[in-house]
Amino acid sequence: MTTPSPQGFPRVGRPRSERATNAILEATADLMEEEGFAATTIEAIASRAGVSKVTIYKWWPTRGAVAIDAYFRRYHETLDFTDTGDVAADLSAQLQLLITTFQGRAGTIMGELISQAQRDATLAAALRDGWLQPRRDLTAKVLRLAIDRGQIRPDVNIESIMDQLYAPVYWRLLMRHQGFDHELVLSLVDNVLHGVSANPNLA
Amino acid sequence: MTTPSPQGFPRVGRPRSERATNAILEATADLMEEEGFAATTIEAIASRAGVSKVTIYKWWPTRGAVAIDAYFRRYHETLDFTDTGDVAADLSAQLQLLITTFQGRAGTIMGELISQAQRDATLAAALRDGWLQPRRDLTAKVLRLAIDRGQIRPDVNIESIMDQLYAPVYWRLLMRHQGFDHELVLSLVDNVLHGVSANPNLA
DNA sequence: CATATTTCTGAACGGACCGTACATGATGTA
DNA sequence: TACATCATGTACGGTCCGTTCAGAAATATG
Repeated sequence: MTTPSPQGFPRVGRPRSERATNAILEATADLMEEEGFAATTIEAIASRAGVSKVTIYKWWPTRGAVAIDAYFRRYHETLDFTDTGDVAADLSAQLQLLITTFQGRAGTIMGELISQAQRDATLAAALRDGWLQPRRDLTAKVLRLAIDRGQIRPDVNIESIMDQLYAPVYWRLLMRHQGFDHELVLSLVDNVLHGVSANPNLA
Repeated sequence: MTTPSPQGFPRVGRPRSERATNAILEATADLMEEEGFAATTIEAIASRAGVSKVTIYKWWPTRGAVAIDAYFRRYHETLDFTDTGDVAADLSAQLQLLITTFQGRAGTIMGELISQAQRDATLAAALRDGWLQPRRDLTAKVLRLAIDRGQIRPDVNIESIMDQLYAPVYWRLLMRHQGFDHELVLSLVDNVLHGVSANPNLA
């Protein structure tokens, strides 16, 4: 084994083709948008990118790995953290941002990625670490600030709150039993903040 | 076209083999449990069931259709409706029942079925109509009874409440970012009933 | 300059599974 | 017995997989 260069790149030899990398990721994103993930096979990507299959296999272990790289490159606009001091408003804003993204093609593709993640552990890990966790971190920050301010009870389970805010969106994305819009956002935030009980003094 | 018999069964000719049907569904359920849904191919099912591929294709359009029939036949123990008058207890009981099922192999398989439903419209419809909807109907009944009794505010959005109770379970099943246990059930129900706000009189 | 090293390419492969077709035999009803 | 339908085995063309190979291209080093 030769000594690797600082970033792990080889010091000699033909360098990795930036043109090929870009072509692969763009072709993958295009294919997912236009034909769906099922049609986004390695062979289709290679053909559309004008690249050899072997080149793809050289840099990505599975097509799920290519797909998520392509997805992250194209859809990276859903992260925002603003602290207005109003918990409801801040949570709603974050939720609304996600929903808006998912109302476009990014939503369908996300569903297909989650689907594929059930069979591709690499993709599952990438989804968790590269998509879910960063967003949960932001939401957790909002919730903890609210706890510090005395707006939220300190004894609550933050993890379950986050799931109750976001899981319904993904769940509707996957099952399509109901649509999602701004109304839903308001319901979700309101329900979990104030509770649906008619008898508020039970806690 | 000949006149079909009352239930759509042919009046003449060799009848459908009950033995084959059973063998197919059992083999499918076994395969999903032991090898996972990905390995549960039509050819594998046919081989294990000692049945011709053609017979399977004759009665089911896709392997998703076979899979969900096999799933429903094997895992049908999660439906229960008891009205104790205590909303929290009734909701918790229903949730706990689902979670208990999903802690076994039925959970993994459900994840794979949801996954497959993203590509198989037949399966998606079967999941919605045959699994999700019956359970939502029961939960809706609990919630409406509670509204009638004045335990839950009548202005709430029932659909969003149900998603906030159940979606987190499926979401954790799919993403595995957190586990689920009885603690979670209590959190989910408590959050949505009483709210996490430290200031209960805002509604 | 030549050389070493790595990448990219095209072509080809064995394999799995798909969905279908065909011929044959089995099992029922009229 | 005649007829209709089902079940079976075999075989096929097709797609995509993941890999192998030989050769050409691109860069750093001596």
